Amino acid sequence: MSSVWFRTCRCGRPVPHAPDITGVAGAREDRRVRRTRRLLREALLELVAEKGYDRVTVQDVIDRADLSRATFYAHFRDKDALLVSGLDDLEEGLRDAMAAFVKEGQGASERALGSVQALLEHVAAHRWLYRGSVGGRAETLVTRQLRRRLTALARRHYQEMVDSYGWTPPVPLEMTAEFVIGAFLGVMWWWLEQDEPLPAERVVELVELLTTPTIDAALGMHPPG
Amino acid sequence: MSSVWFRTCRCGRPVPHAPDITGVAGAREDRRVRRTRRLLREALLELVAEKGYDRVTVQDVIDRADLSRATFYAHFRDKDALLVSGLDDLEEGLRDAMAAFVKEGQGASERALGSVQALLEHVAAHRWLYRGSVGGRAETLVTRQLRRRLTALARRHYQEMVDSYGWTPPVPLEMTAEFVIGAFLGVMWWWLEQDEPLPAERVVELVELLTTPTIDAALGMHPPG
DNA sequence: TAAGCTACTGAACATATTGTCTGAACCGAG
DNA sequence: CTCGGTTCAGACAATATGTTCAGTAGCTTA
Repeated sequence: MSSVWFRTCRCGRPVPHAPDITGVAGAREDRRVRRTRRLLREALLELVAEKGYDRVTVQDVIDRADLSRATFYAHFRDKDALLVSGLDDLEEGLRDAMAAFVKEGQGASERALGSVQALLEHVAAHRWLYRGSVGGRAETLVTRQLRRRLTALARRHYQEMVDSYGWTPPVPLEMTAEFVIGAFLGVMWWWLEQDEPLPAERVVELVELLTTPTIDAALGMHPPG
Repeated sequence: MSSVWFRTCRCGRPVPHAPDITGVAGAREDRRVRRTRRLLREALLELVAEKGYDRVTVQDVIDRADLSRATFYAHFRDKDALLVSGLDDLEEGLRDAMAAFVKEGQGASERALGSVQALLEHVAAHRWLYRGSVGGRAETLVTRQLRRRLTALARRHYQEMVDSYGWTPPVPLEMTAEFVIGAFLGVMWWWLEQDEPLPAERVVELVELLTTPTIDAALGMHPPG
């Protein structure tokens, strides 16, 4: 458990959870570090898609990446940390995709639906990766990560709407967010497990149909009494 | 991996997933078997509540239960199997609790809400146990178990309603079920993580508020056009 | 281009945990 | 009481993890 991490190695954010310093001007990481991390992330993601997260060992990862065991542990505390770092990566791509959708629709609800569509298409694009997470430890990790981000997003969105229209929500916004995001994630995992899944656009439509009345009610759109 | 399970031991349902034979009249299990299983389940559940599922080892369980290692493996393939068996146990209690609610309210929606309340109170009663599952492998296991049962329940319920009123649901009932149950589970886990959680009855009210409009829309209650 | 860091290597190590096996002791059902 | 199934104790190989170190390779900057 206790250990002397990075005795000689002074690479940036030794533990993936550490504050992100990649933005600091000029302080770009050593080329070797970038290479190593990239190789490890790619190896893990490939292996997850192939055999499922729980069956992948650290040894598998370093074999695939063709790196030394010590190197792995110089960068990541364990397999989970590597996965989370990989998810952060995916998330960047996701954020861009969402941004692309957002700039088209200006209204708040169009923005939200655009996000849903972007997310579903992102998931569809990485179908095998996500399927490799189903039912194992990775499912929890992925779900937690997504849930955290999405509920924050949703709650902020609801807050904006309530504020700008002066509604009185009969349900705590936090709970509404958990409800809606939980529902979405439920549909998402279900969708992933289907052998012949509905097309993403269709799912988006249906999710809209299911979500809208709930949100109207939860935000107090129709004033009580 | 491959092994000769239960070389001598012929105890009933050696692997928890095997068909349930406890109902067979007169074929009651050996007293020792019942005792052993009870001890193991109790030990695991205690330990999960204490330190969280992921930190519990098989060794911990057999120490706590004061049984031999070989005995453990004579009954359960691994820790996961033991947990699932424990969940089955809990579920029995849950089913009874639900039944008690059901016999009071006769309408379909009251029945559903009664189930929600029973479930939440059940979860509240085993708060520490469930909290010990948060974020780890057990969360996946528990969620899957609950999801499977609840979606089946919900879908059957929706089917009944649609059939008896002759509605035309614009959303596949399966998806509606996944949506609603996902939402419920989301709220449930959120509720479990709260330090000062809302009272169960309040959550039930709010869940009703959130769920009803969605279901109305999803089942096509107000005929289109 | 050379010097001085810093990261990677490769191999070994202690540790932890799992799942399996044995024969003998034990106990409960019939 | 007896027989057959269950439990015991302890040991075992197999697997995986996380750590350490001295030596080598490669980046960066002066």
